[in-house]
Amino acid sequence: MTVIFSKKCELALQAVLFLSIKPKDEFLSARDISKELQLPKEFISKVLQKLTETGIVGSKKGKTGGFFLAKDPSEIRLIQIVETIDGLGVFEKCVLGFPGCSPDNPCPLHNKWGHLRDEAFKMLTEFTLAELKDSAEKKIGNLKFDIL
Amino acid sequence: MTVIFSKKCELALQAVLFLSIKPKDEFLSARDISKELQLPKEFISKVLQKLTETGIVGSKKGKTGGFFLAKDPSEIRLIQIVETIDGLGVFEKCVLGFPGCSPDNPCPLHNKWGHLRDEAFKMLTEFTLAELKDSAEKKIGNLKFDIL
DNA sequence: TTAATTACAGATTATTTTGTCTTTAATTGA
DNA sequence: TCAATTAAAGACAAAATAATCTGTAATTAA
Repeated sequence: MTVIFSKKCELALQAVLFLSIKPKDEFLSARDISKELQLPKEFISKVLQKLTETGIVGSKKGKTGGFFLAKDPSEIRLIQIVETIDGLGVFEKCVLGFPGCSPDNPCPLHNKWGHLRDEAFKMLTEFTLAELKDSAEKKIGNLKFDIL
Repeated sequence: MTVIFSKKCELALQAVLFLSIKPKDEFLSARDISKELQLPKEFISKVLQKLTETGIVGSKKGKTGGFFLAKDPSEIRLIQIVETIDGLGVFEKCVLGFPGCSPDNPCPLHNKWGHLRDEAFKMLTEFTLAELKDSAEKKIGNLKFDIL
C-alpha cells in the first residue's frame, strides 16, 4: 500500500509544522520534537538535517542547541519540504507507470489524473506554514490524547 | 519517492487494461502480456494470480492456457483492482501521517486533501475498463515506440 | 578548563517492496 | 500415453526504504 508522501516526508512536514507553532527564537532539540510528535528521534534528526541543507530549517549545536525555522513561516511553502525530501517525481510520473506518458501519447487516466495532480501541486504550493499555524497548533496539542 | 499506487498495482492496472483490449475469448499468457508491456513475466504472473482470487481475472492452465477477464469490461471498475492489490488505505489514512486524523480532530490538510482524495476515489470508482478501452488501445499500441 | 549536551556524519540493521527461481499440478496436442 | 506448455505456489534474492547506533565536532554552563 502506498501513500502520496514517503514516511520521511510525512515526518518532515510534521516536524516543520511543529517548529512553526513555537516562538521563533526557540531552539527545539530533536529529542523535544521526537517526544511531542511521538516519532523516532534519530529519524527526526536525519530529516531536519536535510532541511537545514536547503535553508528551510536552521540549527545550532551544543547545549541549548536545536532546530528552528530559518525563514518566516509565511515564506515556507509545503511544496518546498516535499521537494527537498521526496522530490517532485510524483507530479511528473505517469500514474499508471506507463513510459512516455504525455499529452501527445496519454495513458487512459492522463487527463483526469493530471487534473487532480495539478490541484494537489497547487495546494502544496499555495499553503505556507503561516496559514496552517492555527490548525497545526490544535492538532499537535491533541496528539497526546490520540496516542492512548 | 512515492506515487499513489504501488508498482504492483500499476502493473496490475496495465495488465488488466491490456486484457480488456483483446477479444474476450482469447487466453493471454503471462509471457505474452509481459512481452507487450515490457514488464517482468513472473511479476505479471503473481499479480494476475491475485486478481483471479477476487474474480476479476480468470485463468486456464496448460498448453493454450492463460489469463482473461472474468467479467465484462463494463463491469470492472479500476477501484476494484486497486482495492485487491493495494487496499483502500490511501483513501483512509492521514496524508501527513498524524494519528487520529478525523473531521473532529483534523490535520492541517484534512479538508483540502480530503477533497482531492475523494475526487480520486470517485474517478477510480466511476471508470470501468470499457470506458478506457479506446485510449488503452492507443497507448498500448504505441508502447513499442516509447521504449526506444 | 571541564563536563554535559547537542547537531552532524556515516555506518549499520531491520523492514518492506520488488523481482526471480524452482517445483508442482493442470491441460492439451501429438 | 507422453511431451510440451501453462498457471499456481512458495521459497528465495535484490533493492529500496525506514530506523538505529556510534563516534565526532561544536557550544555552553559551571
